[in-house]
Amino acid sequence: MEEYNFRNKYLFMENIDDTDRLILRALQADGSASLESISAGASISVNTCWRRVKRLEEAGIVSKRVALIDPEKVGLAQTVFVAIRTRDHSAAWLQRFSAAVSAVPEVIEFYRMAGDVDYLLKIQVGSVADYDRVYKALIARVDLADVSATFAMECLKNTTELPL
Amino acid sequence: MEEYNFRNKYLFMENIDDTDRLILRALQADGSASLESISAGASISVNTCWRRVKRLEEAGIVSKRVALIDPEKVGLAQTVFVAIRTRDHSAAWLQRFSAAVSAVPEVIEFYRMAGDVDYLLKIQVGSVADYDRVYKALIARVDLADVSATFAMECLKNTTELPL
DNA sequence: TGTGAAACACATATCTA
DNA sequence: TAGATATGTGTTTCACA
Repeated sequence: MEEYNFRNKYLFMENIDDTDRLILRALQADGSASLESISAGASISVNTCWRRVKRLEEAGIVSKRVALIDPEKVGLAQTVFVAIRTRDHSAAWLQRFSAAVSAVPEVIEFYRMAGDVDYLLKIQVGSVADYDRVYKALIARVDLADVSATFAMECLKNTTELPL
Repeated sequence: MEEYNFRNKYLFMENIDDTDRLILRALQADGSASLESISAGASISVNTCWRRVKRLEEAGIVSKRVALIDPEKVGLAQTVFVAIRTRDHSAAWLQRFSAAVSAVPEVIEFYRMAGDVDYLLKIQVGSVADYDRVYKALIARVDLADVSATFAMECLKNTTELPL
């Protein structure tokens, strides 16, 4: 099973050539770029480019197109990282925990971690007081053993572009 | 100065009404949505909707439009959080440090933190071995006091949608 | 792959309430 | 300030060679 997944992964990889990589880079940098400009950058015809973009979308390699909003401009400039330690819990509890945390819109990212910390959340709010409100909502939904928040003072880089 | 910025921020906020919020939510969820569908969702005419979207873009509230790529499908499924502690350093050193780290494409996010940890990086790579390569590149560029990496085992949520 | 035509969406002007 | 209408332009989509 494990091995099968790996094969699968590498099959996916084989299906992406250098031209696809150029297309993906262009789309990551600017989702509103026209097929004409993308095709010129990849040195292919508009039509071929369209077919490739469609394939990349249908394969889920391009998962979605979105507009990014400046957090500062809408008063949500405070990023908070929350490390959570849990006691041993049942699979059912973990399921409930995961669903409850994911449902909170202020939770932008949510990972199960290796090592000391069990879960890591990235939360986006307007202020420290605002975080406290989210924190209270979280602990009301699930009982947590150990929660520790660290606040970002300054965002030096934040991109959605993967290093292709 | 501090107060002036706050005023500025709230002026921005006042310029976003409930209709804008509906538009922003729609664009965050699907950047390829047509003006027609967005205008219908916000109960305004296509024309007015176009004017509002343009205003939101020109004001930088919509900062950019991008295509999101599935990290798994391109073999970049390993997320690593790197906590960095620095000794006291000069402003010039911090400047150099920030520029060097930001220039690494695998560094997706980069924050200056409050509290115990000075800086936090989110790195996106293909494997733990791949991370080691990035780590070596980092320490070759700048001398760091204390670097500790934690690896994500599973991504439970990862969205670019801000809670508007 | 490439060509080209039809369908669609966008951008803008003008006028009305 | 928002909506209706009209229209030129650009882009996407697809059938066919």
